[in-house]
Amino acid sequence: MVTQIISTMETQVSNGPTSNSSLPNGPLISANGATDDSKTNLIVNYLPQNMTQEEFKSLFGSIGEIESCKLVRDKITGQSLGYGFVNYVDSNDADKAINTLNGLKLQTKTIKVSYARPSSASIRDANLYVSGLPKTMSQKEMEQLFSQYGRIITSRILVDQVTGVSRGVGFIRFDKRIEAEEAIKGLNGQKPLGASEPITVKFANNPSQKTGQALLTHLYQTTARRYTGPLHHQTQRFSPLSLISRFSPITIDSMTSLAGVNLTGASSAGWCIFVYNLSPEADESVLWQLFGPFGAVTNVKVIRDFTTNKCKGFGFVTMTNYDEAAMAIASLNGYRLGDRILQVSFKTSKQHKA
DNA sequence: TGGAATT
Repeated sequence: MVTQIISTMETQVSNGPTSNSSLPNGPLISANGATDDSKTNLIVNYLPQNMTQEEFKSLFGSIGEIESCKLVRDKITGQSLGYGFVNYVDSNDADKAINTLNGLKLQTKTIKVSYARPSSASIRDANLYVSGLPKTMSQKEMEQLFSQYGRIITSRILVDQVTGVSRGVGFIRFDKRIEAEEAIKGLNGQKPLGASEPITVKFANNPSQKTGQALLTHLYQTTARRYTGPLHHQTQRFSPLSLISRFSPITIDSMTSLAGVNLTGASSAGWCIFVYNLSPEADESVLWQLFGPFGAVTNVKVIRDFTTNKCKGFGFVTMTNYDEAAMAIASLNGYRLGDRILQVSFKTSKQHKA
């Protein structure tokens, strides 16, 4: 299956300083003694997943003297979250960094360099993921829809790189988390004016979170199997958390690059299995329990109703190896789960509503 | 009896 290449457009409201001096500036001290970082502190977004703190510092240090910088990482896995902060000593260097490094292409990413808003708890977790948008809806129209709930900092609609047509998926970052919460309450499950389908509005995942999770899932599967052997009477599985403590981020990185693992491919490759006649209470764990004993499972998904959040009676499981998937299907098709007889088969390319 | 999309 071909991985779709995505291109995006993004706009951002002005949130930085409004003037720049042509003279070097030292740190600005306000009346209460606090430093004002608004003209020196930058946020850098869309960094490549594998960029290290050292590379990050090296890149931005080439512009001028750095007061401090930080590549933001997942607290547990240590994986880069794909963004960071750079605070320059001189505001002119911050300005120069925006002018020379914003839009720089690094691997598959186009980095974004802009002034950071002042750090504050109220602006955290204010980013929304929106799906089910009409393909005809423009970024501006999406902003108009959301702007009733607060000040929009950034917005984006993902489009197919080849055709340029909207994928019906986008992001809205509000200035304040409470604004984002209100937008979810007001718009999730609602049909935009003239639309035939409701949209989904939820908090967005962290950048690059998915690849990190896919990697951990992959490690979890392969390592658990290495220790337990294939197919037989597996009574205890390793917890992903126990693996995290045994693999440092550096080890994960080096294993990944040594193995030439393509993170995107690893999460999507495999044999997809359709599971029908699950109960409304079914969750992901039941699929793990059913299929895990047969071999490497890379992904499970329970399909839920939009409003009730109950299972719609079916789900999908992705397994890495054909033999194990075939064995799981042969064993679980017709299997009685509670008072239901499961129907399990390879997913076919049956078409449904797009 | 057939989903999804994460800059």
